[in-house]
Amino acid sequence: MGSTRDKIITASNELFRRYGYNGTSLAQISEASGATTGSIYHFFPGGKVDLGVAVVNTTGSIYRELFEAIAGAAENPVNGVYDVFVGAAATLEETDFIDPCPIGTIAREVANVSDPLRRAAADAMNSWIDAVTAHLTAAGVDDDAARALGELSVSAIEGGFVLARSRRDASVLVRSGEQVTKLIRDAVDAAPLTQRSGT
Amino acid sequence: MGSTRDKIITASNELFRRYGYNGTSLAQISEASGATTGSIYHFFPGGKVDLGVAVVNTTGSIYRELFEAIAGAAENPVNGVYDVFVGAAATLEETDFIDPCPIGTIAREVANVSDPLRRAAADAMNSWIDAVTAHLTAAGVDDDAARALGELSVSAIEGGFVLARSRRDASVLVRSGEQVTKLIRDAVDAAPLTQRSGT
DNA sequence: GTCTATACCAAGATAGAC
DNA sequence: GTCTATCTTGGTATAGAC
Repeated sequence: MGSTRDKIITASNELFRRYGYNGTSLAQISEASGATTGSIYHFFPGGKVDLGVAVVNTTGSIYRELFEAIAGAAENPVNGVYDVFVGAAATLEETDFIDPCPIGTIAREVANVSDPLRRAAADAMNSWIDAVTAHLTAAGVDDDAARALGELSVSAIEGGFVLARSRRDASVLVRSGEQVTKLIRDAVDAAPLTQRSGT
Repeated sequence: MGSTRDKIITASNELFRRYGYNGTSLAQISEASGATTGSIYHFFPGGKVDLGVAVVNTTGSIYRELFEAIAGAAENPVNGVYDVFVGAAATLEETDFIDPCPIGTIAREVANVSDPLRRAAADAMNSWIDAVTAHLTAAGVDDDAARALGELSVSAIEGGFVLARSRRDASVLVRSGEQVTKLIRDAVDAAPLTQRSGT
């Protein structure tokens, strides 16, 4: 848990969210994590790209689990995704509008430069979409419709981060969450009654 | 038009889209534009940040005009935004998935570092949202609803770029465009008949 | 308004002792 | 597994002739 490797990943995650991938130096990571550059290369022989992939993989899993926890705690299937939008907005304001997600930033910076990083980002976001899809199909929505809503949800959140941070106003995430929720409600309402597990 | 200043902005725009803001060096810009670093600092005394702001402002205007052209040419008010999603998907595939928009990337990289760049990005995206809002209010949608749909449209496009480039598959933009269009159709259908200008 | 040359510093990465 | 020291390259920015 508190291993050196974990400390390096955690520090990198925070720095990437603040300064981006290319905007963060290994010297900063070394200082913030308390590990020397020698240690960093010990755990990540491929250097910064290896480290970036580890950050993306770790964050991808954590956010998928976070979605499942929030959606599972929602009062009904329709509100699960909405609660995520609201939670993201709150996080942004509490953290002085630091990027909640290093993955989207890294993906945009290096999608045309590093294949390992691009693929790791795609895998992470696909795992979120899978989770939303599963959440909605459990409420009776058919698979294609559920997946399209999952893709829109992830896109709207990632794009919402750009808008919210630029404006220094997170309320757009709440409004977009409301819009996406309208579509989700329609899809759940259209589902065969026999497969619905809630309202 | 073909002035040195314009060549510097154009070259920077393309490089930022490929490698990001921090991932692009002034030496690269110098080589791609044919202008020396001395020339670059002559036109942009504030250095890279000044140049970035100019790129964001220029691109912001061009894309706003492009939206108005596409939406104006649509067969009906409901399809204007959809056509933009489809056009963005086509552009991505034609350009080997280079980022269509330097603004979103720059915003995520430096929103917590450079206030001038952050504000320029916010202004650019707000101008797009204003344009979508005007497009929808002209079809009879009330202002708040139109603006929320404009925000969702821009968020879904910007977030869609992240997903599409990571996957190297642009089809998600078409699907998200369909979802957003459902909401737009509902809003236009709900508009008072006296204010509607089309179907 | 454009050029060459360069100052100055930070980047990623590595070597090798411990 | 961790450390210090350093190599090499590239970064932004500037100086000053033309």
